[in-house]
Amino acid sequence: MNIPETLNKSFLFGSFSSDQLRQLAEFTTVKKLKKDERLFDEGEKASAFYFVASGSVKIYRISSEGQEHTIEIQRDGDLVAEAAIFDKETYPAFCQAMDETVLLRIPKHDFIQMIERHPRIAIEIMHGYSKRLRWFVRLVEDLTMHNIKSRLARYILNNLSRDSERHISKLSISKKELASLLGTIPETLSRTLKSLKKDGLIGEEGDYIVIQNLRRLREVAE
Amino acid sequence: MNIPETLNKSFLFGSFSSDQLRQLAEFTTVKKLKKDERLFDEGEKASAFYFVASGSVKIYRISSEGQEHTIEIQRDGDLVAEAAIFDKETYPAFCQAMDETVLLRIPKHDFIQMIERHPRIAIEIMHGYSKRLRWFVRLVEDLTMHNIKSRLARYILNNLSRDSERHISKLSISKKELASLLGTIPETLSRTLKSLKKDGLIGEEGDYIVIQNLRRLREVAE
DNA sequence: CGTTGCGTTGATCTCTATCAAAAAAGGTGG
DNA sequence: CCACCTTTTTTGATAGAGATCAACGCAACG
Repeated sequence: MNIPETLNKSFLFGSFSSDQLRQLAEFTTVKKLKKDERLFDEGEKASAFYFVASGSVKIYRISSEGQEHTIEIQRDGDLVAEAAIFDKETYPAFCQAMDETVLLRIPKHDFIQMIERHPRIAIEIMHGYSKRLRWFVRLVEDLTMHNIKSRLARYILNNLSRDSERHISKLSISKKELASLLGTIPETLSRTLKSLKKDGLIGEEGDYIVIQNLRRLREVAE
Repeated sequence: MNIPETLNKSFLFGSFSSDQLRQLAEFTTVKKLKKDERLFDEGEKASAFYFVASGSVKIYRISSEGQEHTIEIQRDGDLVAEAAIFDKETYPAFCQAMDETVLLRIPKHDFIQMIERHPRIAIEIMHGYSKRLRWFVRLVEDLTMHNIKSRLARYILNNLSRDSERHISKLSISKKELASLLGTIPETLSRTLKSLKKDGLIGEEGDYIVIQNLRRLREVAE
């Protein structure tokens, strides 16, 4: 795989000139992970950040009681640990591949130098940060103001795609993961899905959620 | 008040050269707010961000049921809405002064131009973003993994200062605000404080929380 | 003084976690 | 393809945390 070409797929790097991409590729290395392999651990010194070329990784923390808690899932085109670039500190969470995953490793130091030469890049990165921050603000709001049913409804609605005449939402992660992502446990997720099905808002077909009553699902999501 | 001097107090701008501060001051204007006056509304077009010179503002959203929900409180030295700089969109929340507050208004457009000339600034800003992101990650973890008693304990511990021989924590906001900030309601906060007092971990003296058993309070906070 | 908003207390109810166990779904090696 | 084992998902019963509703004391303020 050609590194400049891969980078070009990203929202972030998509606006780079081919010259900039070539420069970036100079200090970028490819990192391949098998399913469940860890990219970094919480507390590890952060010397680089990553770009997901293919596959997906989950970012999670472990509570004092040993419970794993997913913070987010990053897929191809996303950046991982870019928040660690400018803080000289350590990774704030664990990162583990959810499938066979290919990443580009971008050393912090080289990247900062590049920014100094090409400030436009910084603006793109900051744009990404802004989005991320906004997303977290929403998440916090969600966690404090809404119950699980509405969080689940929101998740389903955010994932919507069209299949012939129907609205569907592919569950690309296990329900166990989804529960963790929604800030709950599998049992509760199972019951919540059941309740939405009972009320005729959704149906389940294998890995897909089929929307049966979009309007009412939106109402639940608020 | 001298603008460059004021800016210099900030963590963010503290690293700027006097030349840079002077430049920044050129397009910066002073904005004064009375208590409870709003700086901007959710959904309003975001054309500038702000630096809090004195006083404090709260960032909050309003739920569909009309309930106000505080996201964070920014004090002197903090930035407000810097996440809106690079997203061309709108402010994602309301912002209202909690006291008599003086802010510096920094137009987005001018600031971006300045970054292009002085990439170092960008790195400082990104540093701030990183910190903020980390903070939110912690907050999300807090909300999903800890109960209110431990959140409250954490809040008290983060506010700690020394008064002669005692550890104290000043409640600089109303309990109603604090409840909102901790993601709960005043009734529950009141009961939680009561429980901590009953167990001899803290005491209350006017606007101050007096720590009576630091070790056990830390245990509750985990 | 009456009014208004804040803080506290009590009773009750709802949601969600926990614990336990069965059912279903995936592997894996023969 | 099957028997076996592991992990995920579902279901049930129960307990606990926190929200809601209602009421009251209290201070600030016109």
